Amino acid sequence: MANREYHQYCGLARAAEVVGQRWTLLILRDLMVGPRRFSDLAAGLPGIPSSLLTTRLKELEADGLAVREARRGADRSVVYALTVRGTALMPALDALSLWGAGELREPREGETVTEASLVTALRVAAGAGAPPSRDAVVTVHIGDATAHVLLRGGTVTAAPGDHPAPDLRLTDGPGFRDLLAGTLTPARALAEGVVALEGDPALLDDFAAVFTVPYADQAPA
Amino acid sequence: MANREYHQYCGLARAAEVVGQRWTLLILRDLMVGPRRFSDLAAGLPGIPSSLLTTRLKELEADGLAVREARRGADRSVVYALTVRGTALMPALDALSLWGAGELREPREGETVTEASLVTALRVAAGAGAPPSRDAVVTVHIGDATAHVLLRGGTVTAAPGDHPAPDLRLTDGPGFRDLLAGTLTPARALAEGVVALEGDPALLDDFAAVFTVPYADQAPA
DNA sequence: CGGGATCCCCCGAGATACTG
DNA sequence: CAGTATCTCGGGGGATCCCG
Repeated sequence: MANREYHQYCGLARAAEVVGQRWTLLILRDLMVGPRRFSDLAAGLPGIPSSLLTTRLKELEADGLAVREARRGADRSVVYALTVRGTALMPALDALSLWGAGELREPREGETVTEASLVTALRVAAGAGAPPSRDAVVTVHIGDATAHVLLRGGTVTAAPGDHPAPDLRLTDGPGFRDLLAGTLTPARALAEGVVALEGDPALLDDFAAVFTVPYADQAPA
Repeated sequence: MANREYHQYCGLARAAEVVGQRWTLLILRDLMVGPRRFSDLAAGLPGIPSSLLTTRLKELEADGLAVREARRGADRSVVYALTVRGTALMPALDALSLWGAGELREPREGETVTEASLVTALRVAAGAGAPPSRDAVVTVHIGDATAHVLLRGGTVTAAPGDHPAPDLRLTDGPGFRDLLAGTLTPARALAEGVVALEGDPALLDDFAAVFTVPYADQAPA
């Protein structure tokens, strides 16, 4: 990997030179949620050496995908934000996320869910499911991560963090993934304690209809 | 890179563990065109160590994305082919290709165009442009690479290699990329010798309308 | 000749410590 | 908070060799 280049005049090769670098795809995922500070990124990427995060951010800046902004005023902090060009990668990241979501079975030993990954998962799952039939605010808590989704006027918006007045509050348990895959009906999920729920139980059916990511069945060829 | 894992329960992280490995994205690109032999892949990936190609193919097989098939009969050869799961990555690869195509300016020193990259570029460019308004067969020659596209019934099919009876035969020159970006009109491209053409010149307008990939203008933020 | 395996060298990545 | 510095280790580049 003397240089990261492939010496091919090819769009995919150009993209590979960016997203093929270790950690870069996850850094982009986190920045897609919104501008982030260095320490925010480091916290959302457990295991990344700080020196490598520095290197990657400089590369993204050099490639025109992100900008470093030193904020003046009340909070004197440094934030990294995506450029238009960086944001243009979102459809590709979503397509990769959707494919990868099909690979998810039981979590591996020691795996965590971060806030950015939860927001991304909800956004992608909403794109794959049916449009919402009614308005609602739903918060989702998985592990330490919290996000909320706004179902409004047939569109879905996923955002990080909590919401002050959700119509439904979901907390995960083992098998939450089965709910999104449709393997587990909302009624059974409730009965078996797969999800802890606060709010209108009928909303859980709507949630399951809007957010869906089936398992990939690995039939060969 | 002790292990390629990210220890995150996240679809994008799963995808990154596959496409984040060096050369894997380009190997997948080549296999998307169709089953390929080891030597075909090596020829289409200039610079890849054969040992690494072996490793990557084994990983793709272990991950269920590709299968190794020892052909019996007339041609006793080994071919690698994508599984259903591997083929399911095509939308993601196309989205990445489309983004990366916007990055392409003048070729860098020593860059080549391979057959698989040309077929991919044409397929992706067709998806971004207008549907064809009439039937035709067009062959495109860029460097050593040759591909042809079938415009039939409003759909476009890109395939590797030549075609015995094309309605139009295009050979590249510097600035061919400008034609796809719309920077250069077909008429001017012809007049300035950007493309060498055999066949009906009117077809060049249709070609330019169907296959289009604009440059990314790098306006910040 | 196709389809790899083996070897050495070096750089990128992980880990930890430290600083403006 | 936002990085830099240093060390170590393993993966990738490159060449060569092997086997049916």
